[in-house]
Amino acid sequence: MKISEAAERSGLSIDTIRFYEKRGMLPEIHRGPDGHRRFTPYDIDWLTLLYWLRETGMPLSAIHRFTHLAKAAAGADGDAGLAERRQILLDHRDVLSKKRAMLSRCEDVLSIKLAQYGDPAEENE
Amino acid sequence: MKISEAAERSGLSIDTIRFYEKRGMLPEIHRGPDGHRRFTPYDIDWLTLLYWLRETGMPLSAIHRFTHLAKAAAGADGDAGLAERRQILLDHRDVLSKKRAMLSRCEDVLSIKLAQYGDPAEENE
DNA sequence: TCTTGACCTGGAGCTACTCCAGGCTGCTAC
DNA sequence: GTAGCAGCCTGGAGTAGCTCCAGGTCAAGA
Repeated sequence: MKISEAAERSGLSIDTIRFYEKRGMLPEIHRGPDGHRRFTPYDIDWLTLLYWLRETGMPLSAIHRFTHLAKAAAGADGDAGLAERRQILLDHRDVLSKKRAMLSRCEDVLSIKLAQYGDPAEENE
Repeated sequence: MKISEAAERSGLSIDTIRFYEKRGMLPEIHRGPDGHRRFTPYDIDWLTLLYWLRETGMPLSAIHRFTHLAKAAAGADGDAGLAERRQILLDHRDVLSKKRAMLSRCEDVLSIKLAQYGDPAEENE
């Protein structure tokens, strides 16, 4: 499929997909005879994962490392770097729970501020 | 107190505090006879709120608007813009719950990926 | 044939920091 | 008193991660 559909399905913007490709953060994206990118379901899967990782704050450097490992694994030795890839995802899961704690704390701070402002919604509590 | 302590207490970095001041996103910060910034507890309170708002993704433009309203209110009409400031915070609370949903969804995606990788931690489930 | 729309590229612009050079001040140590 | 050092100051450059834009190609439809 073409880039517009890939964008729609993955959640990334067209520009972002092109940007990630430039940075070598995608598997090799093949081109049609017209020179346009053609995305396979596998590519979409990859883009979708990147979407979630980025959306929740994984830095591009980590994503780059992750992609690099996956590309290497696609070669001869299928298991090379698998442990590291897994670790990257596990680490990110920890980041998520920290983020969750931040959100809760911020909600508390907002409630306090809103109460100071005499927020009607807070007065029922 | 001085900027290093303000940074420590608010969670913002020294550079970020200076940056926010340049952008007019802080109440007026007074200077000591040495020309160094002196922060009051009120200032710290403000910085801390900004820390949480930024940490959870409020854009500087919104924070700028918020500060602007607060500064205007510090003048004659204490209630001017209060409703709008409240609304900014309420809107941000909605953003937080959307972010929370994103985190959950990402956790799901990670679990699926980890299971695909044959993650030991997932195999108990 | 002409227009429209989707794609292409390289590069500029933007947000929100972060870091750095160069300089002043105030304190301790000799 | 003066040398060294820490902490502050400023303006400006550098960075991450997009986002937008100009200028160009190509295929399909009116």
